[in-house]
Amino acid sequence: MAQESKQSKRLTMVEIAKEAGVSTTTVSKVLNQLPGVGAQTRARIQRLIEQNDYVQNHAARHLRKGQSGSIDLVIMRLEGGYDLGIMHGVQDALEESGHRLTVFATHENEDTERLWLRRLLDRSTDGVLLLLPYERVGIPNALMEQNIPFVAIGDRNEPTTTFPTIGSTIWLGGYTATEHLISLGHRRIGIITGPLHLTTSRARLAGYREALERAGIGIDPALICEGNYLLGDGIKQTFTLLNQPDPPTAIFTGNDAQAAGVYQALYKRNIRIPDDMSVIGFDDVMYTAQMAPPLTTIHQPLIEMGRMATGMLLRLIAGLPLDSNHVELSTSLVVRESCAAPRTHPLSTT
Amino acid sequence: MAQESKQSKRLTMVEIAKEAGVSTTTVSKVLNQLPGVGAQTRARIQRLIEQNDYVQNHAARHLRKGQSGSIDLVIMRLEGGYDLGIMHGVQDALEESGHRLTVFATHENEDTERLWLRRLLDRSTDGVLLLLPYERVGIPNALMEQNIPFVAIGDRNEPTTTFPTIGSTIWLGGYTATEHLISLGHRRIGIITGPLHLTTSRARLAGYREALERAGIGIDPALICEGNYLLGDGIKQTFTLLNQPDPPTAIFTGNDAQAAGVYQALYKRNIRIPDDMSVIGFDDVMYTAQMAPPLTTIHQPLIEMGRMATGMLLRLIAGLPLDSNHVELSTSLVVRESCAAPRTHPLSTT
DNA sequence: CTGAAAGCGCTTACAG
DNA sequence: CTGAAAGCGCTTACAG
Repeated sequence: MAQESKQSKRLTMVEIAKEAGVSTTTVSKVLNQLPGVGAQTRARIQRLIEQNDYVQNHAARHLRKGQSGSIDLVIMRLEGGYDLGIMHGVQDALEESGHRLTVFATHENEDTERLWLRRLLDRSTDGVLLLLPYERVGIPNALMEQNIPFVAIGDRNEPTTTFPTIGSTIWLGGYTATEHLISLGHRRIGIITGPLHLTTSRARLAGYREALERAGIGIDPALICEGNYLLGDGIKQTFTLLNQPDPPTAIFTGNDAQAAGVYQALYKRNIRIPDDMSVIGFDDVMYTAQMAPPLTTIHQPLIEMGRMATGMLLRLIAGLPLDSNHVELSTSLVVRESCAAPRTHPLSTT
Repeated sequence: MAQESKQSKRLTMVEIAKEAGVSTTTVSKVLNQLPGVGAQTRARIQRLIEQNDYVQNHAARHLRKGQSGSIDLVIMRLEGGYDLGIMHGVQDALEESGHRLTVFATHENEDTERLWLRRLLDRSTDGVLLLLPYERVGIPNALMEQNIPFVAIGDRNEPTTTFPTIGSTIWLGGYTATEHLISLGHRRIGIITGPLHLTTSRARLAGYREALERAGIGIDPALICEGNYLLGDGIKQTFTLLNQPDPPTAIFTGNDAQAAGVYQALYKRNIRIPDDMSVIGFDDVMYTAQMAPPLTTIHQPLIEMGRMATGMLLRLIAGLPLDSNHVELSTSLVVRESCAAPRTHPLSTT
């Protein structure tokens, strides 16, 4: 009973105003830290606000100001890899700005995407962060048409400057990974790429080629296998590589999932990492440090990318210009325990 | 130029009404599928709506109806394990209801939590899903006081019936895991638990004990190690177990992260899984299938839990009663490749 | 079947 | 420094 009455009742601004003996105009001013209120009045109102735990009604503000204070993050699905790092960064950046984050997963379903697109028109979002690798149902075009600020995260297949994008130095990553292996003494380096119709997959391969060429190592087409960024491809192509007359002493994979596949294939054959085979991945997704042994990989600055993308979006929402329509953050090598000098004894395949 | 004019202009409801030569009342009725509109009128308005891609302004509806159409998911941090599965389920359930999902990460920071709590008062969320293992800054109490519908996901330390919660059959999971190992022929089974001051950690241990007792196997305190649900604990306690005069032939861990630690420790000592040591985890987090070899583990129905929690919350928001204030979904065994019959030869520790 | 009007809770010129 | 009043874009009794 006494309990019941303790339940704080939501007050409105008019009630606060009445209580304080002023107009809502004045209350509004102190809430929004606007000038034009006497110090005493301000203090009195301030106290009342705190006492009652008063917070402005969001819908009313939103309606009046035309800003919802929240942004959308659109992804294909939650996978715990790339997406997770980005979300981290976005959350970080948003914490300061006070915006809310609405997460929407399309599941690669065109109907779902269209639904989301339609809902976007209700003005409940101030801007959107696109984490979709492909151009799906013309989302960027639709957003531009509707004048909704957005920035696309992750490297796109088609390099574009029509809208703001943020990526990382993929080519350099491919180069760095290969270079690392070469510096360890490897000469026969296998690569399991992503789908080669994607620009970003080709960029890794190009970096690989460049490193080999610079080191004066010939490129053996037999060492280049194509995958689809899936664990299963890592397994399958490892066996392809292993079954060759002169197998590689190291394998570089287009992403970490494929590296996990390599691990599984090697484990089956009882080939030790890094003693008998070096493995290097790409992305530096959360679980890479959990692998046995921990994976050496190319780090994509996912958190920073998410943070920067958010920063860009916030500028766009505020009507400010961008320094550049496309920015690339630097990839880097993360040395853990999956690479070593090549074995000196021949591979004894079980 | 012609391009420019193609940019569709946002219309308001009054404009649609004017265009159709009717009142906003009528337009509103067709938009909300309410009766009381002539078939012809309805059709005409319908067409206009579609032609103009008209969508009701969210803020205005929200203000008027007192419902924001979005719910909050509060988590400590995005980790790609437990949280991810839950989010999947929540997204699923929300897709049907049309609610939006706002994700908020507290980072275990009390200030951030209080900030969120305060923001909750602006009525921009219809309800909240709590994915916090501990009672932090009295969040449940605050929510109850504010009359904000919520349901807590995941097993709590203190069993509670004061507010809606959803969990899974932890004890049964501990029992099932141990039973599986026993059925494979293991007699000396090590366990690396979570912090034993947590009810849920003790539940796993109790299940382990029950299975052993039922099988008539004595309980050896030396085989029970306490961890903190971290990978590092898995590594450390594996060595503890391994260094004993009579080491176990199988290890059961309180969660999958600790299992990953076990993998790393065993890999260092060159002990093969499952040939020389069986390992079984708990949770069935996304990456367990990626481990080498894929981890046999106890599955927590994370997706279903997220889905059901959302369903419960939606009922609460709608003012409907719950069938039960606490529900537990069933854990189950997922057999992959990390368990086998115990080795017959002695362990040759490298 | 249809519409005029009030009102949700704020913010913002504008006037004093 | 302070306030009266309009208005953001809808929905909902209520009347016709």
